[in-house]
Amino acid sequence: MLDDDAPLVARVLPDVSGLEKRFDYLVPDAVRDQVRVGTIVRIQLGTRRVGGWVVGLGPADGTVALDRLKPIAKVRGWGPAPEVIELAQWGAWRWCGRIRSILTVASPARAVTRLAAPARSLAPDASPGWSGVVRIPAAADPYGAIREACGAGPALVIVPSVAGVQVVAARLRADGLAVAVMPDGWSQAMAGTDVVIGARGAVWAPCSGLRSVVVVDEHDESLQEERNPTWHARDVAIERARRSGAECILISPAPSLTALEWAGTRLQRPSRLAERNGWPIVDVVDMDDVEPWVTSMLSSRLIQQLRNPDRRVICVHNSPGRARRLACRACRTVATCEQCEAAVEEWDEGTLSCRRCGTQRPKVCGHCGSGALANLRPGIKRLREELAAAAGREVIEVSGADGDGEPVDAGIYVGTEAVLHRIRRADTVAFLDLDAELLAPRYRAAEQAMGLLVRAARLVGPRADGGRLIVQTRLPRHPVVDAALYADPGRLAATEQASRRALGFPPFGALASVGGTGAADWLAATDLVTAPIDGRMLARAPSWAALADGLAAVPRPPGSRLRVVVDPPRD
DNA sequence: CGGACAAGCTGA
DNA sequence: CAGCTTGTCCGG
Repeated sequence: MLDDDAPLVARVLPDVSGLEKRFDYLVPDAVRDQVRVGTIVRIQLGTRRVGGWVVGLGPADGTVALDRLKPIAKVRGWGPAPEVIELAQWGAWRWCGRIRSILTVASPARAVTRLAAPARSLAPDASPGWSGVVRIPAAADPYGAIREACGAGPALVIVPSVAGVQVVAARLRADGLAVAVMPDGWSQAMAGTDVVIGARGAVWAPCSGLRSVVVVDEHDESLQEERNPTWHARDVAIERARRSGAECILISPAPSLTALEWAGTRLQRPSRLAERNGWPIVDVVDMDDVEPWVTSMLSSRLIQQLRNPDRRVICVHNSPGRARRLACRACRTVATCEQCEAAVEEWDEGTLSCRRCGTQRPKVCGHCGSGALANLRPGIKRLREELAAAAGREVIEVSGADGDGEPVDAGIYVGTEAVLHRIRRADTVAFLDLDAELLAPRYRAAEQAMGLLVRAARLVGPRADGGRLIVQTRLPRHPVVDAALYADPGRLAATEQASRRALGFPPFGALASVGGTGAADWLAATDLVTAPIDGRMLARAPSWAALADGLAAVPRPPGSRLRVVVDPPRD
């Protein structure tokens, strides 16, 4: 028991970037009842006054002589609950990054000096809860599963998109539940409510009396923070639930291997019939049957959809920036630059240009002199023209770059996968070249491709409503294509699990990308397995814990600009 | 991180 | 040696 008269010392983490040290301050008697672990304070640090979080509280431990301690300058207000402070420290270790960025998302945007009144309408539910993965049909409404997961009492619900948060929050309210939407509802969430809901950052939100943590669309890539530390809301949710003795429910039409490995046998699946009915019709077009060496990306199956004026069609083209390639129709040689031998692209009518060295030359085959060159991979502009010609109606090009608003209403859209985020509703989604995704050099490529198919399935709706996906590929037997065709994501999980286990990729291993000068030397001092990969180093370990400990064991050389990304989203 | 302070460089 | 730049270290 702490002596009431003994001086109380707060360990404070300053909100100063690049400063990970903690400093001790005296808690003035006048504010003693306002200072808890998590409280946001202002302190005098050297010559300046800065903000900070109380991360520890107790009697003086003698690290610094009592008479050298300065008092806390000001109590700013409520901060993360003690268990979230602990969770943030775990997160900083797990993703090998700064705790400050995590504490910032975990804290209210504006100072909270007084908490809202608790608002609860759910009767306390003493029935035993359930943790695990809930697989739902791709085009089915996930709300039922979400509502059920919230039933046990105070629930923290994570939804990947902000738009999705609003929709789910409105429906929960309509069902009579008290809902705090993050980040604005921070004070209410801390005070007590039935449901705390928000996008990925809400996984660090307060939730008084937490009974369940629910992650909706657990497979969604936007659950991972893109800036360092690159924490993943699903992984944080699992750990948070474990630490608080709460249930954790992961809902997804295509659960990630990480989720499935965590859940083990705790997997709820829809019946085969329900799942099949909850997917659109999937047309797999083997492009090797269409065009043995390709000049067009338009299969007859696709053209049929494009020409139907009653159908709104979205055409998804692979990511931008990939080199266009031209080949001679006569000798089939791929056109390359005379100077540097890189593949060239068509600059304008009749001119070829090298993207690497800028050399331009007439549009003639360098091998046989023929002027007839074909686009192996047309640019989006050219593609739009081809689609419009085949469809006989207008085609709108949608890029991820130009604004967030809904593009003009049209019958046909074409764009990179960003188009799936920009258009809300369609009858058909066609993947012109799914292989660009399937063959991407990332260990998660298959899961990510599956994620695109799920998103597309949602846009077109189930087969009974006429929803249809067209998947153009040269890999018609690929497990991703197979899973979509049979409306059974379990088929992908099974093959993917075997290959990841064999290769030691997550969840059967851990990896980090380390960039910056001296990365190789620094990693050499660790006990991790490393390999160079385009200008960076890849570090691997048997588990996330081993990776985090391995990276933390060796101090970074002073002044080094090392960039450590644990579980890099791009690899 | 940003300020303090010390050591090093330049020009008269 | 004043005046300035550059580097290192510390903060409770």
